[in-house]
Amino acid sequence: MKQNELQVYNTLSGRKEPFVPLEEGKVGMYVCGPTTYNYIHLGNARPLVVFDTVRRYLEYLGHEVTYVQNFTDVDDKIINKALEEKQNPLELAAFYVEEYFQDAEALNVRRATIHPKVSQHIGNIIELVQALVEKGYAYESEGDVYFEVSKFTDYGKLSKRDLNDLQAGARVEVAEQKRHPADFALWKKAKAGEPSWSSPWGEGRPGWHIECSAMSHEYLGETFDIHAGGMDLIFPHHENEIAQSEACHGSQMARYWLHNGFITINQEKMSKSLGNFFLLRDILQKFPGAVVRFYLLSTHYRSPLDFDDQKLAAAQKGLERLQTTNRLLKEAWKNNVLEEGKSGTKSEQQILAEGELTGEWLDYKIRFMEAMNDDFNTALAIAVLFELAHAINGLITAVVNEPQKKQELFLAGKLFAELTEVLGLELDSAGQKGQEELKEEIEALIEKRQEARKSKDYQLADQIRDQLKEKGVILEDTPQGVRWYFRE
RNA sequence: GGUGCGGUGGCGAAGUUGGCUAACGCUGCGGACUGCAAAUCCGCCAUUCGUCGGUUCAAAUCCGACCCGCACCUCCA
Repeated sequence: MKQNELQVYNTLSGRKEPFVPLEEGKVGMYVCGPTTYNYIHLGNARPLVVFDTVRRYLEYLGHEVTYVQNFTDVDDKIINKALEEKQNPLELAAFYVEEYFQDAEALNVRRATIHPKVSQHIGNIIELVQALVEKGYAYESEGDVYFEVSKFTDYGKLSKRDLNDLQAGARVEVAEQKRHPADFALWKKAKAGEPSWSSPWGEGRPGWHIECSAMSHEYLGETFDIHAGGMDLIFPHHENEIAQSEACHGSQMARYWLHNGFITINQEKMSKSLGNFFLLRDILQKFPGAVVRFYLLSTHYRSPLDFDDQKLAAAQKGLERLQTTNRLLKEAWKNNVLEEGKSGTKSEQQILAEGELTGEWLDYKIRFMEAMNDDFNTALAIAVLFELAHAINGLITAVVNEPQKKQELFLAGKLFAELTEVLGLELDSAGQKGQEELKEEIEALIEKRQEARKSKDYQLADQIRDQLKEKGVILEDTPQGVRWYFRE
């Protein structure tokens, strides 16, 4: 569907809607972040990359985005793991927060505007719980505080469930102190050895859902634009957030709810019990982060995505195609040196940059945006990128004989860089940077090979080429001479 | 049982408020280029979109039935 304006699929309404921010030019966005009790797995990586891309595109459209992503650093899973490893739970969580940033960086995921942690917002949480108790939406029971679901008439509006179904389907042990099986904990009474804080209900710690209500309110206000996360969070987590926030403030919490689809392994959900659990760390041993990111974006974010090594390998090939165009583009400028401006005059580059995109080049940009406007259709956007790359490859060849096309190439190259940046695709090969010291040695070998070729000693020439290949150096013989680059 | 999602070529994946030749990538095949490669370029690879009916001048796209897969309803991105 062609769209001139951004349309977003909203879980709340179950359909695509035009995206109109609350305040023009500004977008407040909250994304549920990880519980930091381990390195992140592939399933965590998808929302990171997807919503980072959503943010980048919103910024590309000119919005100022306040992007909030929390860390759940107080939680049962953390406490259990800390007990096992005889560590302090808060320290353990802090460790994995740092590790998280390393993984995010590998995926070229930008830092959020704010990364709040539960442990630093206990005060906000207590205030919120207290307000809910005062308003009659929550009740205290033996040191625990529960949200009384039946008091909130909109309960189930996000997940499209009603309380009666929930009751029928409930398979969990019903806690004695709860008035209704679907009531959920806002505050939990402390157990020995757990991190706890004092509260009006005694020592304790927050329940799982309350943190997001408290922190989103703190940084984005009562009503904000986008709330996002994995599909599994729709119920109960996001449903409960809505109940807490809207019961307390009497206003809509988030206007657009976005949820990414799941990653499966061999068509099955990734889970520890099935033994098909992949840590991002382990995948990064085999593939660069850029490939993982590209792979995650090659499917629409709401579709399920099946993972295996062959599929990543195919994605790597595809990404390399874009990287080749990027490399060719840089080569082209090296061979067509842009003239520096004398003092007081413009450089050639500045003059070229003043041109405007026209014709087919403008079309690529429009088609890319139409794709992204259609609920962030990154798969289609990438297809446009491939077509653009293909057209640029042709133009690079043409410009050799037709220098007047230089400006066209310059602008097309700029567009290519701009659009790949919107998707956060990294096209400069990582190896290129850190291996300057090898340069002399490599060039000496290339020189030696060239001599061998001249004297038609192709055996030696091929041997040198293979030798370099083992070091990750790829040679290409072109009419303009030998071109070489690193490939991981 | 309730709720939701999906079934498109060898693989991945767009397109699904009906209408140009069913995108794009990977793989494969043929050709150009090359000493050979690599990269690039040119061309080919689904009469067909889970199945069966229906509506229509026209359907992958709408309607009905059926088959299959998955997820959520319990901690989970």
